[in-house]
Amino acid sequence: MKRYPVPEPVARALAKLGRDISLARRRRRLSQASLADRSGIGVNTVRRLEKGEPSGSIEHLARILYVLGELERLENLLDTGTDEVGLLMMDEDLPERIRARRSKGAL
Amino acid sequence: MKRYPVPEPVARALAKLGRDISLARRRRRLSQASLADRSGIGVNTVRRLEKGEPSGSIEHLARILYVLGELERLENLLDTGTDEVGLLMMDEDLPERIRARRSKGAL
DNA sequence: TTTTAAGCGCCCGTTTCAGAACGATTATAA
DNA sequence: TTATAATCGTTCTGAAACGGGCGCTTAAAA
Repeated sequence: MKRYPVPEPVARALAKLGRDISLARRRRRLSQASLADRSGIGVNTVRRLEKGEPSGSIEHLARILYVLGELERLENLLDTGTDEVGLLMMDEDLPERIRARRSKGAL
Repeated sequence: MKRYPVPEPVARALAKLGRDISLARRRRRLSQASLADRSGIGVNTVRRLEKGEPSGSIEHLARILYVLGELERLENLLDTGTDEVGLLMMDEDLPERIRARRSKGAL
């Protein structure tokens, strides 16, 4: 498949997230090694995450947040109550499958 | 390295996140294939993410949120202003390296 | 000040994942 | 109602991540 470069805003977001993870860890007085052990992952993985490298897995991010006591933030990342766009439609009415219309030029 | 099972709360958080991604996508009337194309990733990857499988990468999550117009949420996931625990200490005073004390039984 | 280990950059082998493709199912549009 | 495509479950392979290790630098503790 064609390889697409990471969009700039995405790279920025990941870098910011990494910095905040580092901050949160140091606030709790945890070394990278200690956080890695408690999270059940390698030190290198923690470092790559804090560095903002896009390669990290969601599981590892979640494990770290769990140790930091901030798992809720990930769990409620797209929570309905605060999703402005989505509030226009009731969730119960959402179709399971999204099908394009015939003639109309939908997206 | 020893393989650790995914902690239950982590699995729950990922499942919830997956459901919310699916909801957000359908609210915007996007098919999985369409979202995948716009995000520059494969359909299977979108499906695995919505399913809550822990294997997905952070980059893919970020790309999807970017397309959904919700990248900010990830960027501010651990933002200082709302990190209760961290507010106890000024960020400027945080040491770059966390070192364990000698005799005291720190963590 | 001296000591020492936290953090970084790098490399490498193993493990795992992302993407593609297939058929089957079934919700949705007409 | 019928037609069709959106979603799902599965398998497979090249590519990439993960984790471990090494040496170096230097911040933080004594």
